[in-house]
Amino acid sequence: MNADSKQSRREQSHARILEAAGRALRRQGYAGVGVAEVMKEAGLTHGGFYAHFKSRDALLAAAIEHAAADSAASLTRRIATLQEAGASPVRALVEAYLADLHVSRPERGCVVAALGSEMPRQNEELLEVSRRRVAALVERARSALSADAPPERAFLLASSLVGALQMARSLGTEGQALLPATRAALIAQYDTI
Amino acid sequence: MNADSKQSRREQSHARILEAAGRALRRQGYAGVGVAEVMKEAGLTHGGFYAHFKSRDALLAAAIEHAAADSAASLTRRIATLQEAGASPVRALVEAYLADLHVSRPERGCVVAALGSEMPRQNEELLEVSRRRVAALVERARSALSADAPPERAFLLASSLVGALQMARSLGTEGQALLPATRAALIAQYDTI
DNA sequence: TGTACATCAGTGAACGCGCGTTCACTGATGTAC
DNA sequence: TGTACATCAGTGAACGCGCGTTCACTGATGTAC
Repeated sequence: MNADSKQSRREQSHARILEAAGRALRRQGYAGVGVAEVMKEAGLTHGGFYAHFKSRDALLAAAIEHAAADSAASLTRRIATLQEAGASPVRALVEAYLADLHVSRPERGCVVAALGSEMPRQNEELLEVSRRRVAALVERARSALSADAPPERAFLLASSLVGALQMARSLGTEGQALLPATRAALIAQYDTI
Repeated sequence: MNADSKQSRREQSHARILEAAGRALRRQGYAGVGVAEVMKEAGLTHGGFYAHFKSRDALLAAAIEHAAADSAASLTRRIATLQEAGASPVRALVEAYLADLHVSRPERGCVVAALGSEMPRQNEELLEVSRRRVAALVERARSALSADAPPERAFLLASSLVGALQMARSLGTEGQALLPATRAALIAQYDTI
């Protein structure tokens, strides 16, 4: 037993596999998560995979949860920083979510934006996980709006964020150029001064 | 030469292959377009595929264009009908795009919504085709807005439509339930009465 | 009009490759005495 | 403290399967005379 770390060797490997899968998932989509590739990036060989997960599908489900927790945490941090600097909840959410870095680095970003169009095609297990991630994003939008805002307003704000991020990524540099004005317009639409 | 049809047998086969690929693409994504499966659905065997397309990638590019033309045409028809019934351009666009049928039948619907999160990951050839489809959708949004609307407003309206459609599809029946209020809210946001 | 030949579209077997999965084995770590 | 053994995490070869691609061949359609 190694005293300097509370995680066993096995737990550390497990965590590295999940990390690698979470990044691959957001960068390359469901089909981009290959057992051999993920294990290699975790510094292991592919044979040992099944000591950690029952199947590739089980990895995918766990990777979505892991990636979502990762991106939610960094989004929360960024929003807190912006709010401390005086931004309104809506402004903080919009500027954090539609940040330039978020466009160019999907592997660290929102799972819903990275997988949105593929989600409805997955099997029931993955679909259930995906539904919860979409609901969590809508809930985050709701919490940025004023308390009396109707639910469809939160749904629409979340939709705008996801759609704008995807379209900006597809358009490339031309999409990036549209972002500042897009953020301003979104904030104007949803911020009740 | 068959006088009752202006299309040769070869051209008819080609059209059926494109049709099948366009549906598969929107229902199952890029990875869901398999040569054998598409040929089978076109009533042919897989070996003949390469007499029609240089490669699977070439089929994908052509299928995106074909599917986009198909969905654009039906959207245009639906919008015209709604406008003839008295709807404003924005209302017609929103109600046509976020129609219940569009949520439940992706294989006939918008390519950008069906492939949005997968687009940025494709090779340069497919990326170029995708960019044009995104730009066309933004242009359609722009044409529904008043002439002096700034470009980011069209981009945002398109983003909202794409994001809302994807999220409604992921959420299932719960997402469908949100649609009427979502349409109304979007129309209120973008219609300058 | 009829016959012989050329062209064209499609068939189906086969190949190579990548990928998920299995499994016998190895080397390291921890435990018993 | 040292030795013998058990357990644990990971290795790497192998298997089966699906898929994109190739290719020799077939049957139908069109053309030459």
